[in-house]
Formats: sequence, C-alpha cells, structure tokens
Amino acid sequence: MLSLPQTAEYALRAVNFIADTPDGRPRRVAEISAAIKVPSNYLSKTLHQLALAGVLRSTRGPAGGFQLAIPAERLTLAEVITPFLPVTGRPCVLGRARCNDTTPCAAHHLWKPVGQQLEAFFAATTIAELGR
Amino acid sequence: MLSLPQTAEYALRAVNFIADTPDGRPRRVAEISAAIKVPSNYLSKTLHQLALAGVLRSTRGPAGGFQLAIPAERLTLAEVITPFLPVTGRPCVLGRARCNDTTPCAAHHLWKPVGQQLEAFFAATTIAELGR
DNA sequence: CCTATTTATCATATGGACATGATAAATATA
DNA sequence: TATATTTATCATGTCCATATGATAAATAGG
Repeated sequence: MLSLPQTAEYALRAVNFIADTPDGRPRRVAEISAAIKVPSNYLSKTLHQLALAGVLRSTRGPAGGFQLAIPAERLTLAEVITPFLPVTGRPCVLGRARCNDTTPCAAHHLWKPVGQQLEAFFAATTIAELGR
Repeated sequence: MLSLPQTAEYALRAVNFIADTPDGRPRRVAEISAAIKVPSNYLSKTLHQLALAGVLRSTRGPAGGFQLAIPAERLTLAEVITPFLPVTGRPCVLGRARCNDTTPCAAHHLWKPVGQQLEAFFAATTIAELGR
C-alpha cells in the first residue's frame, strides 16, 4: 500500500544486521552486502550516509568497517530511515501542500490518527526490538 | 514518512471533487484540473485509468466528462488508489521479497498490526466520508 | 615505510514516474 | 450532416532514485 524508499529499506536491513554482531566489531561492506542481498557499491554509499547522520561509525583500513554509533536499545527506526525519505515528505494523504488542523484537507480528520500511529511506530520502535 | 504515489494522490483529489457534483452530472477534465490543481493533460490519463478500473464513467463530446461509476457511499479509497500503486507493492517494511507469518522478516511481528490498520483505513474509508 | 585492506568519492548509466503537446476519435446539437 | 466540444491516444521529454565501475584516500600490521 504505502512503502518506504528502497534505500531506506536497505538501511534498515543493514543496521539490523550490524546490530547483530558479536562484541560489536566492525562489519565490512562486503559482509553486509552479502548478508542482506544489496548491491555492495550502492550499499557503501548508503552506509556512508548513515555515518554522516551519526547512526553508524566507520573505520577505514584492515579490520575496519561499520559499527553502530548508538546502542541498538536507543536507536529508533526513524533515525535510520529519515536520511532517505524525500525532503518533500508529505504528511497529507491527498498530497496537499498545506494540510494541518487549521487548514485541513478533505481527509485530514480521518487520516490524522492513522498517520500518527504510523509515525509513532517508527519513532518508538528500536533496532534492538527487531528479530534476526 | 510514507506517502502515496503522486498519481494516486491526484486520483483521490479528483474523485473527491467529482463526487461533490450536484446531481452527478459529468465534470470536464479542464474543470477538475483547475479545481484540484493538477496538470490537465496528465490528469486526463489518470482519469482514463480510473474509468478502465471501473471507478469512473467517461462520456465524450459536448456536455461530456467524468462521473462516478460507483456511488460515493460504496466507493473506497483503496479502489481509487490501487490502479496507481506499484505492482511490486511490498507489505514488508524491510522490503523483503517473501515476508509472511511463516517466513517473517525481522520486523514482521512488530509491523503487522500497524500495516493491517493502514490497509484497513484505505479499504474501509469511503469517498462519501471525506470532507470537501 | 611498504603493502594489503578497507572506506570515500567521482563519473556515469538506466529505468520509471511524472509531465507536456499534438492529434485522433467520438458525440451532442443545431 | 457539419461543427463544436469533449475524451482517447500517440509521441516525446525531464528528473530522480537506483545502480555500476573505477579511482582516491586512509590505516593497520608486517
């Protein structure tokens, strides 16, 4: 029905995989890419963006790779996907530029609670809560 | 956070506008386009697709235009947007190809109720319930 | 300090959603 | 039956998410 951008899904899969590393040692792009089935060269850039966003920490050179920069228990899904959502992310189902409580679209009153629940899901769910 | 394809939003706006026509007379593309602020030539094709989907009825020639093919009280948002959703519409937040109760992704158990509520919203809400 | 290993970055390609403009086909009505 | 009006369809263009491939920069360890 509604779906996340491909890249945001990649990010979630990657972070979830990284979070599941014994003693949190760094994971190489090649490892992650193979594990979650995402093109490695593209994933490389996605992981870099997550590092810029402060979600991951990157280390170059031998034994380098990507680690969580935030403990899985405090890292929310929202933090992971936000860098990959369109800047023009509309909160309005009808796609109206301005839609809020004071100038609502035709569907605002019906959509609001559903949309809020959706946002709450991403904002409240942590990586630690995911399975494997 | 998540959003519908642009074209699906156009479709909802258009159908909502058409539904709001006194005695259900046909509405011309030009009228609709002006009212809901959508490029008319593009809208034309979108409306045509809705006609093919059985949501609208089209009439050519003078006094022609588009009308609802289904009473607003029985026309759901899902029926309006479905023709414009990607065929590969994933029900899985992590974007996994196969994700269901028996072979769930890492987020399946957490996402399921939220996703269901989302689907229920579109499946249960009718055009008649929208405001203006 | 050299070398292997790893991320960072640059250059470029591609497919599809979104859009524009023009022409064809249907039809009401005078 | 001619004409104006309206949708249907065709041809084409643009932009961005997604992706590929190659090279540069950093760093650990011998």
